[in-house]
Amino acid sequence: MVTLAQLACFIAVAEELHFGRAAERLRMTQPPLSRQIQLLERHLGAPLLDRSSRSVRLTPAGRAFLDDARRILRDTERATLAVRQIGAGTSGTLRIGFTAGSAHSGLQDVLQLARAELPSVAVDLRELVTQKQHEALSEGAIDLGIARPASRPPHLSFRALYEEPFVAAVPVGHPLSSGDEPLPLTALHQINAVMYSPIDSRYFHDLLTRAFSDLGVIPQAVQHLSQIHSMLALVQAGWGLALVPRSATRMRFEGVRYRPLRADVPLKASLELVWRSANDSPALLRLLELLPAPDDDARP
Amino acid sequence: MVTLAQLACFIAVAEELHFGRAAERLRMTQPPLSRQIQLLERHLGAPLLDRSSRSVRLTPAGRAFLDDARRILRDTERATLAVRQIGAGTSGTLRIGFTAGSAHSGLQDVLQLARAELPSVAVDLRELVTQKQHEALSEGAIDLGIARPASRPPHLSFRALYEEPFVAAVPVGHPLSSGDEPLPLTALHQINAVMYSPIDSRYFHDLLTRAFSDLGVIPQAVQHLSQIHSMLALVQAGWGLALVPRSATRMRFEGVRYRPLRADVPLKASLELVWRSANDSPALLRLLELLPAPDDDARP
DNA sequence: TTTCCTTACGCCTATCGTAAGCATA
DNA sequence: TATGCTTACGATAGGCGTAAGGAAA
Repeated sequence: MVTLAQLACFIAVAEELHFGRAAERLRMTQPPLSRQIQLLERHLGAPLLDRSSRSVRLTPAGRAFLDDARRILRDTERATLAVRQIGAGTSGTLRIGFTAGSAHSGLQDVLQLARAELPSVAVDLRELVTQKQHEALSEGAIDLGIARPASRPPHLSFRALYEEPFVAAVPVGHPLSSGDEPLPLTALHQINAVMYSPIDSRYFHDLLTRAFSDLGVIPQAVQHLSQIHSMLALVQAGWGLALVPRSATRMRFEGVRYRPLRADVPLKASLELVWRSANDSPALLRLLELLPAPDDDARP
Repeated sequence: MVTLAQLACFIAVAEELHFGRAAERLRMTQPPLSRQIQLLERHLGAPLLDRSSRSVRLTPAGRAFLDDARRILRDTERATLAVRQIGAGTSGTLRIGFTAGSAHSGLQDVLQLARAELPSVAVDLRELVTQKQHEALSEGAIDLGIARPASRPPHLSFRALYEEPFVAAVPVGHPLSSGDEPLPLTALHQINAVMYSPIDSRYFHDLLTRAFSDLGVIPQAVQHLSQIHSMLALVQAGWGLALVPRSATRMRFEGVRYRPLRADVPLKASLELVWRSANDSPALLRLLELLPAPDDDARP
């Protein structure tokens, strides 16, 4: 079989048109170089070089083969580099699932890091609720999920990503819309509130329901929704107030005021990273290495 | 350095996903195959296969590299074949010079043979008088000439290609246009004749001049031309008769009759192949091998 | 006579095959 | 226990380097 080393030998001789100089370039002596060229010619079944003891010239076949040999070697070089990069996790594709709410917080951190540290990694994003992310991970449809805490099947791995408090979104003019001090949760007793769907936003629903019942607070649920921006639209229309993760305050709604809750309110919205434990994607492993521990609520 | 053999090993394992079957396909035993894969992975700096003792799967890097490896091997295969064909003279390009007159005879034989036996060889044709062909051959501008006999510089090689007698082209109504018996050359004594240019058709000019003077025949030259079809046009117009190579009878001119010359007339128009002795074009050498010895005047 | 490609030959590295090792279902 | 990849090891083939050969200017 023809070898890549033989191609390199031929290219050197074809470019130098001199066995001695070509051998020097290849860090070897002339005789083995001659032999390699002879072997190559025998393998190919045609002479590539016309060599009298005083000159070396390319045959027509050699001219044609030179281009091919150069391309083959370049291609091999390129493929080697590509594999090295993919293996190092600095190249390839990363499919990331995220919940709608994480678009304001955790997802941005992950994307920023990926773009900064793994610029050659292509990122595929798809918005999925937590349960759908778990399914997609199990099927290998995505590599990484940014999801709310939920059940923890053993074949998936988890890591805390982000935690933030809730704030109250209050329509301007509402009795609770005035005042600057943080609100206690008890302020919501008997108050009209837009709540989370127990099905599509089960995590938030359960979280708030538990917190309210622990304190004996009973808000008046006027609607159950799953998308935060829809809830804020209802708040804006004056239906009532809503409790949303603080990062949602990045959405500015005319006529909606955000008020922080008192520090003793035990409500935290968490995001976590989820991946299939058996996933060997170098890009995923590299990203997980790079992602720092969650820095709590250092941001708005 | 990565070797093509290693690429072949990897492709086999990647396709079989089983070292044993892959080794069988490669006509070798498993252990060296395992070792080659290990070496390849070390060279590349990244694992290509994820193998537990019960299953073999491709890593992301392996998936990407598989395509590259396949392409590199295919490319090498293709280049090998191409070089073999060029070396065998069954591919490549052949630049052929020819004299206008040879278009009716020798050139057609050469082209027919090339098309039949060397279908992958591209043929470049250019019409050149004999002297220009010699120059073009010396400069390497053409590979093969189809020319009239002339000087024989030592760096050019020659071979007789075709030989044919002359015929007389006579305008209908001319005294010599009637009768079926071959004409003797003496019939042209004192007769109006269209002759060949001593410059551009030196070969024909010298040939006829010598034949006439040997017999003491003196035709009346009414014009000197170099292109046979121009001479026939003058014959058609009644200026006189002309002696043309028999293959020119393939040109049918209304009002022109061709009469053969007597067999004892020592007039033969020759064509020869000319090439640069140092030309190593396999296509040329192959064509020269294939071209039979001239078969004299077996054709019209 | 010099240049420079080729042939000859000994050494050594690398691959192969056989055999044993070892993990997993 | 059987399957199947890996490690160990001896034999061999092929490549490299040194030295000698041979053709051309």
